[in-house]
Amino acid sequence: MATRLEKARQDPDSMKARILSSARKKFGEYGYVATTTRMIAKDVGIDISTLYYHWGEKQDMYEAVIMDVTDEIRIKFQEIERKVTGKSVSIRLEIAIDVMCDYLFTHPEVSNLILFGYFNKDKQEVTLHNKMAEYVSVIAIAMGLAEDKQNITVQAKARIIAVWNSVLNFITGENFFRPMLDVEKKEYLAVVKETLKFILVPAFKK
Amino acid sequence: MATRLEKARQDPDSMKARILSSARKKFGEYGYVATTTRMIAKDVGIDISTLYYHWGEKQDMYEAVIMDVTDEIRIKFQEIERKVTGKSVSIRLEIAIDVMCDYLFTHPEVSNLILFGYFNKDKQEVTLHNKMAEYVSVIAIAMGLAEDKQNITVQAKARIIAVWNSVLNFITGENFFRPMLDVEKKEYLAVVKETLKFILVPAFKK
DNA sequence: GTTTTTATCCATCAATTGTTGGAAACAATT
DNA sequence: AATTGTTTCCAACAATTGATGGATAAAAAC
Repeated sequence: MATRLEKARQDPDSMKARILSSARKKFGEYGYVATTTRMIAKDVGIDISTLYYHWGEKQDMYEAVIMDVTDEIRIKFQEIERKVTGKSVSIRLEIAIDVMCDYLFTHPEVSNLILFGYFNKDKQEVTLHNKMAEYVSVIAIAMGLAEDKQNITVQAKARIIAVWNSVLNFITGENFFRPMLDVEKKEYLAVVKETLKFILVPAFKK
Repeated sequence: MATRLEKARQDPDSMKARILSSARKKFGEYGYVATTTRMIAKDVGIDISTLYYHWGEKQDMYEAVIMDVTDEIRIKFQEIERKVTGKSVSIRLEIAIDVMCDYLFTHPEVSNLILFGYFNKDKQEVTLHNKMAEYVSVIAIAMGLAEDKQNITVQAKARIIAVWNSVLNFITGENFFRPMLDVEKKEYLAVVKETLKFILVPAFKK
């Protein structure tokens, strides 16, 4: 049985999918509270009632967006896993940095949505939290910081989180940092990659 | 001539100062849009009109909060500068990490307010931006990554930003990461410090 | 071709938002 | 004591919010 989300993804031209796409864009730009259902409806080019007809509550739409992006991230992580097998830990990190930076740089709303999730105090971001916790473990193993899923130390997890976080702020904060560095968009990406490699690689080098 | 902010700080029991304090708490907890002027008034225990009598527009109050925290950060950075002179770059980093983690851990709203600033696309966060740009240069020199204020390379700035960012997400995202690591508040702080040192120190060690 | 289901819009709802006017209480000055 | 200025609250404002009921069109099923 296909879920509503799967159905929407099957046909990307369906109204449900178009709404989801606009919702992802707007939620990723302004966050949950600052995004109004009318903004999303306007972006799609439909009446607000039509939006509610397809998606019901705003919260449900947000949940679907989170599932959408966490799924995309999982695929990216799998891509990294595939590329790094057999390589040294330095090379692994460099590949991971390159892939994630390229992906997030072209999809900054993903970075934003994850960072927005850090602020929530209530347990509303439970989906995002569970998925990220899972991915942290997967990456810890893929990077050679742990042997099996059952025995991942607090240190190993914390280090993966630190690496992951380093990337996010540079993406979400582009409008904040790029004027400071006074570089163009393309050069900014290069500087970010170089900086992350400079910081992260020596720590994990044996 | 004393500015309104300075006046409010001179007498921390003044209504203006009490409102600023609550505003800082609430803005730091929910961000600008999600914080209502009524929430702040309620936190102070006054009518909403009284709040407007003292502060005028919501935006002005937010600006005052930002000036308040950026000023506090400047003092912390000066404290670090004082403590690290003459020390090796490794020791410098360890001191900086300890001081900033201790400070932000007890004032998480500071970390939140800065991170919230990263999201803004419009030039509304101009105060925060200017202050942070200045501090990045100051720290670059204090950490020995640059000689004088005029000649700070893009790389040096980017590295300071990376270090700075690493701290923030662990603070703001405590409710997100601590359940993942399954540690108590006190141990979390220790893990964060250790992780940051593990990641950051080797990169700058000659 | 008629009926039934699906999809879209218009109008509207109650609640909440930032903000203000004006009355009353309070304090300071004369 | 009377007057002036300062501070506080109550009530209300227009605008915006998430959400819905109902009319209407379009498509599907019969």
